[in-house]
Amino acid sequence: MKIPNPYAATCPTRLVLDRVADKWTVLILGLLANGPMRFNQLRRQIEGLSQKMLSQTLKSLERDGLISRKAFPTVPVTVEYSITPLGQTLTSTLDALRTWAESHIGEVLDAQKRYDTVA
Amino acid sequence: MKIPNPYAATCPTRLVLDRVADKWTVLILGLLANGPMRFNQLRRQIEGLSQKMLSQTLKSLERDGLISRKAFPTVPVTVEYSITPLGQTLTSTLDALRTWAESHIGEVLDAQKRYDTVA
DNA sequence: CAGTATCCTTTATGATACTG
DNA sequence: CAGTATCATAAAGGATACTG
Repeated sequence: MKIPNPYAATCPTRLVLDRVADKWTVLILGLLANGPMRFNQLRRQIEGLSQKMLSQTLKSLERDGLISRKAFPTVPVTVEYSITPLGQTLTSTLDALRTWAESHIGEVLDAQKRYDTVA
Repeated sequence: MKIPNPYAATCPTRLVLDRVADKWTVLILGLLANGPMRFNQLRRQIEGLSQKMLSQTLKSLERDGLISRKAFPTVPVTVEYSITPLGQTLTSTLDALRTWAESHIGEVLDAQKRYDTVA
């Protein structure tokens, strides 16, 4: 049982980290944590998210086993995305990240302002 | 006091999220959490990290107030990077993320294999 | 509705060479 | 040692049009 070292390029942990460290992953997972949603519902919720990026991100999330896709044979077709148990385990961590961002954004912005005015 | 909505494109929280969700940020911050390090020390520790990316990432981390830079007037110059108190507050959250990746990498890899063989 | 396919632009990153 | 500057390339992303 060897512990993966994320500082090695080939480490699979780093691959996961890279996937999670994705612009849309955190936001999509955050929405699905509250309940299933359909494709265009998600699209409307997340500003600036293009159809292409949504489609792409959903596909990798599904591939990683973090969300699941269910299509209903209505006309036109309805597709519902929901979070998996594995995905659930991630959301609490991501929530913490979101929370950090929300509560420290002010300090970061201040630091940036200081940095920019000195330079 | 309004709560920022990260689902809005203009939300500064999303900017922070994007910055944190950076390939190298998590790894660099993780190393500096254990103590100060010099430029090339960091470079050697993180496989696949180019000089350019390191330099660039360190600069934004410093700008965001998450790390601080101190130069010693030796010949040749020595530069030490260390984590700030603000940066400290982030690392526990990022540790959780790293931990998640390490403990769930197996499940993710399995999910990927299943997905790929069906398709 | 929920996508896919294509083209095209922008951004990110790598390689290399150079400097205080 | 700790960078910066420049060039070249690859990858990411957007816009648009089309389909079951």
